[in-house]
Amino acid sequence: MTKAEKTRNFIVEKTAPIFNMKGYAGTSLNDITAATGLTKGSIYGNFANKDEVALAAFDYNLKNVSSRIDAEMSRQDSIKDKLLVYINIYQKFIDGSASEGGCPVLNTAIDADDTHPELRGKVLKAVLNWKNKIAKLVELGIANKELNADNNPEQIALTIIAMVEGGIMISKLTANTEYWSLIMDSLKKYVDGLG
Amino acid sequence: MTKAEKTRNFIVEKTAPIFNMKGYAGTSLNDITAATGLTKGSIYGNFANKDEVALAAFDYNLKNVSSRIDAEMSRQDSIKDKLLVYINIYQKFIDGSASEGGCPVLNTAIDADDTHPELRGKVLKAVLNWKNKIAKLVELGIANKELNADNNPEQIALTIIAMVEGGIMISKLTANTEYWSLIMDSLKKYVDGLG
DNA sequence: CCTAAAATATACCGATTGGTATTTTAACAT
DNA sequence: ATGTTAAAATACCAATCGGTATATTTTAGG
Repeated sequence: MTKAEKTRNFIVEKTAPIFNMKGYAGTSLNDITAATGLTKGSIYGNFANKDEVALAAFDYNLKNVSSRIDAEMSRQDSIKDKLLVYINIYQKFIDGSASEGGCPVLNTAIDADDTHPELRGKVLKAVLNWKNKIAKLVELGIANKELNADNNPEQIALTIIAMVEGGIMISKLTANTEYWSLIMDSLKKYVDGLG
Repeated sequence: MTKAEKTRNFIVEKTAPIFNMKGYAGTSLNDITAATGLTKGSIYGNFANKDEVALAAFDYNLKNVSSRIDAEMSRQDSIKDKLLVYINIYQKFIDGSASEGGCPVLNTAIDADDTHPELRGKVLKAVLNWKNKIAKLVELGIANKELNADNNPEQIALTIIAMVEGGIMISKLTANTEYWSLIMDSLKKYVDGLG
C-alpha cells in the first residue's frame, strides 16, 4: 500500500461518519479537513472533488455494515435465524456504537434520491443486492422445506428491509431502544410465520 | 388575512417541496427566492431566518400529509380499514403527485436527527402523535371486539409506521410501485391477523 | 386623495463554499 | 548521500452562502 493509498483510506475512514450524519450537502470541505487534520491541497491531491470523497465514504459505510451482517449470518444455521440477524446487528448503530449516524443505506437513500444521481445509483444497487440476497435465502429455505412453498421470496425480502429501515428511523429519531425491540418482535413473528 | 400573512403562506407553499426534496442544508436562500420570485429582503421581512422558513415548511408538509390521511380515515368504517388507509394515500406521494419529494416525516427525520435539534423536535413530536393515534385506534378495535384483546397497541402502531416508512424509502428510491404493492400486501396480511 | 405604515426591492456585508496553482516537504530508489 | 518523484501545505480564486441596512414601492385608513 503506497502512501497515497493509505491517505486515501484515512480520509475515507475519518469522513465516512460525517457524511453519514450530515449528508452530502451538509458536509463541507472544512468538515473534511477538520476531521482528518489535513489541508485542502492534500484532500484534492487524493480525490478529484467532494463527490469522489462522498462516494468512497458511502462505499466504506456500506461495506462496514454489510460485512458485519455477513459475519453474523454465517454464524447462524437455520434460514429463519439468518433472516433475523438484523435484530441484533442494527441495534449497534442505532445507539451509534457502529456506523455513527445510523444506517447508511437509509440515510443516503433519503439524502440522495432527489439530489445526487451518482450517489443514488450506489444506494439503489445496494438495496437491490440486499433484496436479492434475502430472496435467495428464502428460496433456499423453501427448497429445504424449512419455509412454506407458497411464500413470495421477493415480497418477504422487501418486507424485512422495510421493517428494519423503518424501525431504524423510528428508534434513532426517538432514541428509544424499546421501540426497536417492539418492532423487531413483530419481525420475529413475521419470520416465524413463514414456515 | 393581511398582505404579510398571504406572503408568508405563499413563501411556505412554494418552498415546502424544495425543503422536502433537498433537505435543510441543501436548500439555499437562492432556491427560496427563485421558487417564490421574491427578493431576499422580502423573505427576511417575513421570516427571521432560514430556520423559520424550514420549520414552517415542515409544518406545512406535515399538515398536508396528515390531513389527507385523516380525511381518508374518516371515510372508513372498520378499524382495520382505517389502519390500511396508508396503502392508498402514500402511493400518491411516492410518484410525486402529492408532497413532492416523498414523506416529509421520513425525510426530515433522516435530515435533521443529527444536525438540527429544532427540526428534529418537530418530527419527533409528529412520529409520537402518529404512533399514539394508531395505538388508540387499536385500543378502540379491541374494545369493539373487532381486534383480539392480546394485541399490543403500541407495538402495532410502531410496526405499521415502520413498514409504511420503510416501504416509502424502498419504493421511492427504486421508483418501483410494484415493490410498494408487495410491502403493502404484507401490511394487509399483518392487519388482517390482528383479529 | 393623501398620508402613515407596512411590505418589498436594492445594494451591500463578511464569511464560507468548492476548487486550483504553486511552493514546500517527505519518501524512495540508486 | 543525492536526485527524483510523489505528496502535502500554502496561498489564493471566483462564486455563493446567510443575513442586513437602507431605499423604494404598496397597501390601507381617514
